[in-house]
Amino acid sequence: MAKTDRKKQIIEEAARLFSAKRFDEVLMDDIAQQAGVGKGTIYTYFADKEELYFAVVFEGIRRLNEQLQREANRPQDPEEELRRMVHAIVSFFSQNRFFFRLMSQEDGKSEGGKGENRKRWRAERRIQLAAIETVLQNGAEQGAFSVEHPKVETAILRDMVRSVMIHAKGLSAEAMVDTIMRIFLQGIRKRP
Amino acid sequence: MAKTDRKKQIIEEAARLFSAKRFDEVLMDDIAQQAGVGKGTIYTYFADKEELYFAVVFEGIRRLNEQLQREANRPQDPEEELRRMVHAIVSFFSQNRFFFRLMSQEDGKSEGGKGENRKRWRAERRIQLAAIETVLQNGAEQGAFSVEHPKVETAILRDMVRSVMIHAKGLSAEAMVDTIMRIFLQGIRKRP
DNA sequence: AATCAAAAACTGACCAGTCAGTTTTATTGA
DNA sequence: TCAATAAAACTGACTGGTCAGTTTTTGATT
Repeated sequence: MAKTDRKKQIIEEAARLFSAKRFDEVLMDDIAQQAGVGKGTIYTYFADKEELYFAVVFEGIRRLNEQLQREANRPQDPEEELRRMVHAIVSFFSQNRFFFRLMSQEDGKSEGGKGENRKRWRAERRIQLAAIETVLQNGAEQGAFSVEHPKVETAILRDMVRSVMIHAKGLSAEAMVDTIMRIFLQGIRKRP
Repeated sequence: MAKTDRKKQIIEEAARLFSAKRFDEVLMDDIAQQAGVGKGTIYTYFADKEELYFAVVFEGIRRLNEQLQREANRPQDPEEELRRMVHAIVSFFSQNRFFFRLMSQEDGKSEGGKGENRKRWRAERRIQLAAIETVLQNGAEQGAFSVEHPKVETAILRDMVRSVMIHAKGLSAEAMVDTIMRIFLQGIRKRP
């Protein structure tokens, strides 16, 4: 097995475990076993448990950003562009359920410790939001959207994906996107 | 200090710490010190660390439910009723920031361990959502709302509070409620 | 024979949980 | 009212288990 594959394998299994259990409930021995590598091998790729944990988080963010970048900046109808982004997020998370759970878990806590990793995490997350925000801003400039607090609306949209993925497990990705877009664009108020 | 006060004090400080750090980063010694009690005292109120942790979570849920119940079931204009509920959640969390962070953290993980507590936690959370869902359903029946997947819309609304509280720290409670209601009711699509 | 990694065995820091001893509060009775 | 005693609550130094991280051994591959 190639070196890169082995590292990837460790991250993948760590993601699966960290997303299902608390940090302290996940044992390095478990990760090694699940990944089919010796425990010592993990330490050739990651300095310690914490570094592995954040490697997992950053890998999730990186993959999602990649997918978002691919959809962004294609000049087109604002609503359509927004829909594409939402679709990108939804389908990414459908295929990476473990990363999904992990990434939204860390959201709250900002304080704590040496926190170099947490700082970086926040920075990465900001980049992610910026991609969405740009679409909203453009839409507003073109007169398609009515945006009052861009950062807030952006966060709301991203978190709507989270809500829907948790509470509408049955729906198809398409149906999820439809639901999100409907509410975010028109709201639930009945119109004549 | 009365017995109840001391227990409450422990829960309060534990909430503060658990909301800022990972479970394993919070030491029972820290909690004891912050709460101004001996470590042993904690164990007269809680069997172990895990039980204390969930006591904190359940206390948060309990307080919020209480506040929600107070606002619900007052027959009135659906939009107004909804606004009241949102206001209840927002103002509760403004005053209980620690519980707020904690309660949304646990959302993802469903698997893991003996999990009696996690089961109960999910049940409590369902009750909470039901209170909001009822308002949406009533509104739909009265022809005020257009609700397609009640449980999903409900979760979205509740989680919007979370988003706004995290990303719009500057706004007043009233402004937060306005923002949430505006988006949830009308969406961001510009109308002529 | 030299490299690399799995497996296994080991080490020790750390911290949850305990409990013997202390302090506070409640109860009794003179 | 004030001891005297019992009961309850509190404390924090101590302990034992756990598990991250290390080292050693075994086995495979080139």
